[in-house]
Amino acid sequence: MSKIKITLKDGSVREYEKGTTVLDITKDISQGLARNALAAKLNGRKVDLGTPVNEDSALEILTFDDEEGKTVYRHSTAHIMAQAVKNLFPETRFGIGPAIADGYYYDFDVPENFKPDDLARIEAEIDKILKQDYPFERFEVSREEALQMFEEAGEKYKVEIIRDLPEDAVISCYRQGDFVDLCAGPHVPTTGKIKAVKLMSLAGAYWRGNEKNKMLQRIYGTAFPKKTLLDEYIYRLEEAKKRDHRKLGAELDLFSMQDEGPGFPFFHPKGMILRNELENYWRQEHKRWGYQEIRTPVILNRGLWEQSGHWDNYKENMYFTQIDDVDFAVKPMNCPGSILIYKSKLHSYRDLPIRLAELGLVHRHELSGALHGLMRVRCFTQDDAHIFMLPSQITEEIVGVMELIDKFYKVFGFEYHVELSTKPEKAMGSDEIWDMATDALKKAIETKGIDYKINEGDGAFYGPKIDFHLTDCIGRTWQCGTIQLDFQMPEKFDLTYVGEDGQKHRPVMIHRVVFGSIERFIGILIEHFAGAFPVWLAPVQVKILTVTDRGRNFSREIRSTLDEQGIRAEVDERNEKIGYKIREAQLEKVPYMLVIGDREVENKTVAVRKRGEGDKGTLALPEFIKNVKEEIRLKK
RNA sequence: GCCGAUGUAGCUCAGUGGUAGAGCAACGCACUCGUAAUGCGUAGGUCGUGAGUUCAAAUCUCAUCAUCGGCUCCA
Repeated sequence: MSKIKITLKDGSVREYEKGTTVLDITKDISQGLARNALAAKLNGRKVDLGTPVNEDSALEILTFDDEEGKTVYRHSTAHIMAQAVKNLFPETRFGIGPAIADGYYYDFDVPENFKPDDLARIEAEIDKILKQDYPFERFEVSREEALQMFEEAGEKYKVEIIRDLPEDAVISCYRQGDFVDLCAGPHVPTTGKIKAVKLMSLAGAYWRGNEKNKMLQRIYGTAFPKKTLLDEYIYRLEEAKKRDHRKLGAELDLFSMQDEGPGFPFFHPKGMILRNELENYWRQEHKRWGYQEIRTPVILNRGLWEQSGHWDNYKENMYFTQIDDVDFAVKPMNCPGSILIYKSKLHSYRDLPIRLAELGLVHRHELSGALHGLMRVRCFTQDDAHIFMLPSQITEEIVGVMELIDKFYKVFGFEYHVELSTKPEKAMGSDEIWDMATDALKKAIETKGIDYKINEGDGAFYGPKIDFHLTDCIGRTWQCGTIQLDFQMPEKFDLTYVGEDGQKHRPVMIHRVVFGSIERFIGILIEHFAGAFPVWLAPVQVKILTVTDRGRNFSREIRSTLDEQGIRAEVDERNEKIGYKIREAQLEKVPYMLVIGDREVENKTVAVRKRGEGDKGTLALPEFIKNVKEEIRLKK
């Protein structure tokens, strides 16, 4: 018998007889590993555990700790769910069933839509299949065999997938029990490997994600190798739900949505404080970075939007009105307004770059089903700016914007990554100009030495863009900042500057936002901080709590002193026990509480209690004020 | 816009054909209290809206609006 050499992930080399399977090898290496092994990579290719090893190989065992192992595990569970659905609803036709971030889904074409109760039935059927411990068996078929097999079964979606496979594709199927599915694999060895399964939700989803296609029924689920891991996951979901900005927004009285204005948020007094703090900081920083603030009208005539190209590209998402029989549109973007200001006078090359910043309220008619709290609205404020510059200033300006964005995100403790989006199908301008603009963005990112991902075809219709995706404290990412380079608008609006040579030249434009949408950014901040904002943003920074009504006058004095010092404070002088007032202030997530009893009144001091840290001892008022002011200063 | 679900008091929810309920919050009274809920009492809803079925509708049917979970979209 000839031996073959296997290089393991840790670099060690072992010898096995030809034909030994991956599963045997994992058993040989370690019993623990064999139990946890879900999939393997052989010479870099993912394979089933049953795959025999027939050549000198590099073998990597994947467990549930690997993303790839998880994918195999969840994808196998998707097959099992499909089998369960087939058992219960034999008329079902099958779409696709991939693993996703925290689980998997499978799309089904069923004669009658699932009802929520069906999920429990399907779960019970899945449990039966797990107990049967069917092996996952792989077999390869020719294209003709595959087509014949799935056509006979009436699996029109599978047939469509097979037809779309490349000519030379190896077509494989997996069978567990009497259920067969088209699949590239790999899978776990047997259905019994899957331990803790939960079906999460039911939704409609278009076949192949195209709204022109039939809407299938999608079931989302997840699976873990242990019940405790599943429980932890469900706990994490519940924790995330607790920070939902819609729930906290109502509880903290920051904003509301009303039936009378779907997608148009109402900001309450406390929400406005938060918002104004953000805007004040924004103004302060933009002034420092050489921006000039402007404001342009919300309604502008149709001709302007035809000229900008928005009419052609986005009129179905715009709001319109008529004034004196003339068509007007509510602005979906701020750039045309900014451009009109640029055009209002002649510019010398010496004036450039000109950075015009605008907190611009825009309206976009989003589909009703897409609305989501502050995250997806129909009117929002972009912290927009347009930079008009010489072609030679492009890289420097983009780098400047990147530095500004970096500074902003760090203030809130956000990590971020950047992505570069290139020319979309629906684009204006020549390939040559697009290449030039895309190269300019690449050059700027590379100047900053940042890693980036490229999204082909994801750019704006007028130019390529850099997007900034920030990561919040529970690991979710949000696209916020964007820098878009634009050679088209200057052309369409005939923008010019007078050069050194006395001739008119074409400037280049940058569109950029830092927060993106103020409303959405507030939503992200609410979830990021779980409503417990840093002192500088907290709507109420200090709550003064009286122990008895003998503390009332001193508390009011403290409040007015804090007010004079620019610190936002409220007095709770109700006839309630101190414990009750503390509990309420804590639930309101106020950063500081000052407890005022007889001792404090007598000594003219304050007993400080800090959110999350408890009792911080007794201080003289001026000292407390100094500390709070320092904390506010440092956070910015 | 599409698929599914939901809509009852300020909030969280119970109420499956016979004149609407609880807890918390609010308000009143008592208690003047030292670091996460003092006690007692009072008030509060044309059950999202509009039609229909029925002797009778929160409850059944239809339409409509809004919200929630997805899909699609996000200049």
